[in-house]
Amino acid sequence: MRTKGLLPAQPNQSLIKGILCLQTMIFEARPIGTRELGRRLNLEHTGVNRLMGTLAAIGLAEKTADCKYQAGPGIHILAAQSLQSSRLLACALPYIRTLMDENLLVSLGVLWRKHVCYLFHGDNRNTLENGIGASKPFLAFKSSIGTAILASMDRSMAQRLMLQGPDRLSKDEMNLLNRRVNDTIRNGYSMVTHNPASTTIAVAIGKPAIAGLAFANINLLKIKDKRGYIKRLSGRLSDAVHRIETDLFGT
Amino acid sequence: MRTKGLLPAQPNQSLIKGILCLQTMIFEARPIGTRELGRRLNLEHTGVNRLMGTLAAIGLAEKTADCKYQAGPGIHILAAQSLQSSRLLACALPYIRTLMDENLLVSLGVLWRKHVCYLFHGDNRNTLENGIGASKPFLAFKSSIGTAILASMDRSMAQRLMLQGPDRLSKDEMNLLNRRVNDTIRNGYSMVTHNPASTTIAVAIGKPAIAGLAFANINLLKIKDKRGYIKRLSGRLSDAVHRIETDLFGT
DNA sequence: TTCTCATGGTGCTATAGTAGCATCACCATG
DNA sequence: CATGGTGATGCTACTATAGCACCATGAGAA
Repeated sequence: MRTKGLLPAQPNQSLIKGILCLQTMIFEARPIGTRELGRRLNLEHTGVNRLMGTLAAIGLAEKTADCKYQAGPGIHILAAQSLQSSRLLACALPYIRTLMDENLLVSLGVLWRKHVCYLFHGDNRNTLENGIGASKPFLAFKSSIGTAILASMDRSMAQRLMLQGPDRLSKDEMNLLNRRVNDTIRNGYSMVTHNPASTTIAVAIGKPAIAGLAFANINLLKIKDKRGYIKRLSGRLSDAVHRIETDLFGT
Repeated sequence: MRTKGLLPAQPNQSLIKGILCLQTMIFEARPIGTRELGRRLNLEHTGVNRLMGTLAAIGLAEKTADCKYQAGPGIHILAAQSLQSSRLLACALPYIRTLMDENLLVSLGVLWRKHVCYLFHGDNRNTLENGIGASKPFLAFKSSIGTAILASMDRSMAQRLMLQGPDRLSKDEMNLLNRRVNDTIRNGYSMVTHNPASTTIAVAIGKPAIAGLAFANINLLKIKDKRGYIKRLSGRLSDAVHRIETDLFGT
């Protein structure tokens, strides 16, 4: 299986920039103007205007009354096609259903640039379908899923990813992430404690990782044997991850 | 809300072609070579080779051992982002769950070129999550969802769509579709009888339609009051569609 | 075994498409 | 009213791209 990175002869810059504009617009989840998008991505605004206009012409974007761009009707087609091609959500959902018997939030997410985007985020207080597409992107370096995925990447590549661009991580942030990545590699799962009552653990799916599966909102304050509890939960995650991998990759 | 079609000054042809290549590769659901893709889309193969190489470089495609291209790891990101942006599946699933009490197959699909691509296809013999991404594309002119969506389109645009390219509809096929479209406009739902034991009805979602919701595999042989039954089912579909539209568009 | 044909991929270079500057119309704010 | 920001376009220099020619490889047929 081939990882991304190697450029062909004559890579097509318009396509690279166009897809970046599309994904950034989707990520923002609000109408966004071409100059803002251009500043955001460090692209010249005229070019962005043409790319967004082109995306609008093919239906993936649409213009709002105030001439900003948001996702257009073609996004539903893209969702249908990519969802079926990916198969990740379809494979993972049955295991997510069983994991929800822990009475914890379960999350399935992927890493896009410096954020985790969620395919699923829900618990058994709601029906399974309410968890689909239910969570907004979250900073990867603060996320257990993000940390798990980054920990599975080549170290220098992960470093480069988090340190490039205007939204690069600060020194402190990078040090925090590095510690968590080291722990993740040692433990086989990542752990982020947002506050004493809210801890998240995650396991990466795939090698190289394509996604992460997490238990979220774990309240350790109520748990006597914290280590044993975390060990059990991470074991369940790893088990589910192995099954998902088998379903996806047939290994 | 803006529909697609109007080209900006300087539309970007590389982006248009690149996304077409991406979507066609995904649609094929198998590794595909650049020359085949070029013939398929009537594009020069060198350009396709560069576009596919570029898509591979950004992770949306990957090369197989025999140098063909299939979806790459970036597809999961695209799925997560487009699923959340689209919101269609998330909005529709609760209503799909209730519709499944008819003990019929329920389908949610979108129109891509001349095919319907499915977000959902399942019944209550399986869990809801087994229906996600569960069905392959199907020829739109033979599909009730396709017919419903086409019936909601401007007539000349639908005509042009189905009559262009090497896979254009035959005269007979076009006549059949036109009859069904006329019936759909009159009835408010589309109906396709695949065989006496298998009828599908569908209602378009949105105006202009972004998708269609269907009951499939209806066995009319067992039904005394066929007209009443279809009227009731289509009423349930329309009801669900209105609710989905309200959730999606706030109308 | 050899030959033929189809494949994916690249170099080269002409050129068409694109990038970016300048400009415009419009809107919001002070 | 002036100012500044916006999205969009025209123009044109220029460069990224398109397409031809070629290569290496593999599969199938004779």
